[in-house]
Amino acid sequence: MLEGETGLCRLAPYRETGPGLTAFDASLDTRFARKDTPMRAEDVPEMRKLPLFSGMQQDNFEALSRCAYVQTFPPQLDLISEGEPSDFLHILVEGRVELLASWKRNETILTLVPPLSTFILAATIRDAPYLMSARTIDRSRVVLLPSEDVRRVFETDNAFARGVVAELAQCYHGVVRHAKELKLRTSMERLANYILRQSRGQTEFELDIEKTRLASYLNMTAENLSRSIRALQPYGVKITGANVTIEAPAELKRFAKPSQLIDDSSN
Amino acid sequence: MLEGETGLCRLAPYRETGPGLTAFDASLDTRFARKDTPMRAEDVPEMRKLPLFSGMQQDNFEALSRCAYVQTFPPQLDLISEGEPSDFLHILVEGRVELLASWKRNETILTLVPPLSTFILAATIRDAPYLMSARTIDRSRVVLLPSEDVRRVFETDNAFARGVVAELAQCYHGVVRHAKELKLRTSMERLANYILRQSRGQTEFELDIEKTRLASYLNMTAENLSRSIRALQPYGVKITGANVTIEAPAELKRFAKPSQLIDDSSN
DNA sequence: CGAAGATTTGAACCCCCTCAACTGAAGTGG
DNA sequence: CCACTTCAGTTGAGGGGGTTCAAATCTTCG
Repeated sequence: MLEGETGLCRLAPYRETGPGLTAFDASLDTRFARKDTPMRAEDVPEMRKLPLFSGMQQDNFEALSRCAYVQTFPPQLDLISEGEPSDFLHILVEGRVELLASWKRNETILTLVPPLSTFILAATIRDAPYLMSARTIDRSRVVLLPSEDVRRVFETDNAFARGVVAELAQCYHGVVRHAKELKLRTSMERLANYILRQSRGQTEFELDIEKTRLASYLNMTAENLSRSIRALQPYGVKITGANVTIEAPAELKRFAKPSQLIDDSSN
Repeated sequence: MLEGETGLCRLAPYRETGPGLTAFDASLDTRFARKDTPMRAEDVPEMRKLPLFSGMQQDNFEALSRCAYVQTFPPQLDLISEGEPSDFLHILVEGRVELLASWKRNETILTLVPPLSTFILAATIRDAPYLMSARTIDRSRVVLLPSEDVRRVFETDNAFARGVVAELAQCYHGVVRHAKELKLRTSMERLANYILRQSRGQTEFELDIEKTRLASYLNMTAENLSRSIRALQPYGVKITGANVTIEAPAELKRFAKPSQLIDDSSN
């Protein structure tokens, strides 16, 4: 598997920290080598829950699962690099994955993929190169559906085709929101709104992402994030380690001015 | 038509220049009032050419065109405001339209829509509020397809459903490229690459957009754009009015470092 | 424990924004 | 035809948000 992996240049991480491992490296390295296994029975019902698959015909879904591989990858492993042909539709079952883009030795996180979601569907369906790279953050279990099989089912199963529409529309929405935020807000405003979104109304919670990654996602340097966190203290935000406490939610909201059209993912 | 228009607050243009007209205003104003006309016969074959419709069944396409209205709008008119329910799928037949987003009295251009393309398809299909506002730049002829009809055909015509996938995937691709550019490039680099893209290999061409709008699209102020243009002179770029001359394409490319993964829309 | 990485803090600098004034082109109306 | 307005674009001065570089903790983990 992943035999299509070319030796494409490894992209420098955000503010360069040496090259990482590619999935290809891993398949050669006996520490990671796990023969690809056919999908495990316990993952199938999980997958079926995804809106992408929920509507499709049972026999098509079964045919698709039979083509699937599942593999557990170590942290910090490049699953795909932007520009490569899209060999597999990926489904993250467990762990965390980041989607990133790079240019001229710089790198930025465009999306953080939570467990049980698909990623890079667009490239698979269009049979086009990946738009973004993907890298594991944690040790992650990933289901791999060969793109050809996905496209074949897409052509025959009409409910699946409509599932793809729903999924793509959601991804589209997500990127538009990200672009809006980048163009209309300062970095402190982005941080404040990120905190509000993550809090989900709670006054205390844990960041589910390292600060360096958060900085990249919010398009600032780690230094600037650190300073922005301090700068939010007057608005009643206290962050120690991963622990976030919002002492004065009203104050924070008055500063952040969250907007349904940018911050509400359900819209 | 557009009777669903609420009196939603008019959003301030980029760096505030008084309120514009809404489509609702226009429909009340006798200067603009044109009874909505059923689609003109000459527009139908044009529309049929769009990849979105090209695959669908003839009878479904005809049914859809019978539901369509066409209207010519004056420049600077708000066709839709973000957050409103999506009543119509829009197709720009002639003229220019900008898609924008706003937050806290600021506004930014996210996409420039060229003639003969659809816009805000995602909201129509999802039956969700518009993600972006749309405003005419020039006097523009726009075909309006009631969202309900579009969704009905989407449910019944499988080829159309797949056309929607292709269209959405392309929109998605466009926003991802925009986000990449915003996060990875400086404003001068964005300008340089914009010029290269527009040039299409020619050494001389005309900007098809006002500088103020270009500035908003590239996420800079008009002042900064003006200075960035001067700053590109050493790289062999001369811009007088809308006329652009690239005297040293190689120099410009060496500076701009265009990337297939950001700048090549076909990918 | 020791090494490597993540986070913080400080200092200096630069890109880009803001504000203000000016220029030039395009109407408009007398 | 020409003042007058209006608006896009330009230029200058000053300031602020954010970056870069460097170094000091703090964590994590083998």
